[in-house]
Amino acid sequence: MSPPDLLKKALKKEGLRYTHQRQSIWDEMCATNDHRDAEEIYLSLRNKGKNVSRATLYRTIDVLVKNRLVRKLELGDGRARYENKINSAHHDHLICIQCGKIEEFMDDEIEERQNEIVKDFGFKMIRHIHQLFVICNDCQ
Amino acid sequence: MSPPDLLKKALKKEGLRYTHQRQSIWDEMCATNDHRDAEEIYLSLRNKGKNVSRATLYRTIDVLVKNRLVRKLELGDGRARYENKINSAHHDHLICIQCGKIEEFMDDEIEERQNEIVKDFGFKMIRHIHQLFVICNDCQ
DNA sequence: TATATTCTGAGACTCATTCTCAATAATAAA
DNA sequence: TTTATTATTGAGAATGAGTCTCAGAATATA
Repeated sequence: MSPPDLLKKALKKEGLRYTHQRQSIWDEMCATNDHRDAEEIYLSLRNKGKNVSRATLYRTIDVLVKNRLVRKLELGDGRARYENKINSAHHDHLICIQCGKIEEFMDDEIEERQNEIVKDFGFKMIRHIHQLFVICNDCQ
Repeated sequence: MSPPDLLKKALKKEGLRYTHQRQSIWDEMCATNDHRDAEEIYLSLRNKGKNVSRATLYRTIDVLVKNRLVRKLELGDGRARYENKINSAHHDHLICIQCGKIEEFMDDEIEERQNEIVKDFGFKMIRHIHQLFVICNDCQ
């Protein structure tokens, strides 16, 4: 199950109310470690009898993303994917351009070099996107 | 000026005809090293009296991207940016989330690690996106 | 030149996401 | 706990970047 305190804390921080819909959405986000788009999450909620509107879903996901409970993935195909951040350490993604499969990777050396680069520019790092588009072993 | 041979070569390879509109678009792409969205390119063309439709602009940019004459940048804000690839070596981007300024970086170590990672998975690298979202020096 | 093929542009369309606003629910005040 | 206040929700309209359609225009081939 999802940790309700994390949600409540985030909502409090934002000055927002705790509602059934928001809890359902957070539960649903925590139910898998998949990288799903909004429609998949929406339909999965419906299948479980949790009828939340798309508007509320998008609004809530924004809050979760802002509070780093959920990560938003932009793959360039016009649909954002979302994954919960509480079950996993920081990572970036490999995406198969044939079958859409998404794998995760993490490399300390790259992370370190990134920070160096931003520091050298005199900038302040906020976040990064690092996506490797590949043909996976199943698709070659 | 833009190298017309590159355009003609790409069009030939694709079995497409060489037209005024396509030349105008390629000229416009080569006129700057900026990272512009389609609307900016469209308006710049109009200002120069080169009236090309949005449909043709998008269609032509697709061909240029496919043939690696132009690079498409997805920053996650719903508008793709385009830059010509002939005036510059491979690089990735730093994007200021305040003012939108885009800087370029290139790091051999990161490039190498990336390739390692893909190889370790047994995948084949097609392309990558590496974007560092920052607050730039002017915005802090 | 005649014929076939591709290209173009205007605007309709798509589709993920955002917005609107009246009805509803959660919180604060009494 | 009732009432008053304020935030939230949902249905569907709106948005907007990008794509599609198709008739007329341009280009290539016979």
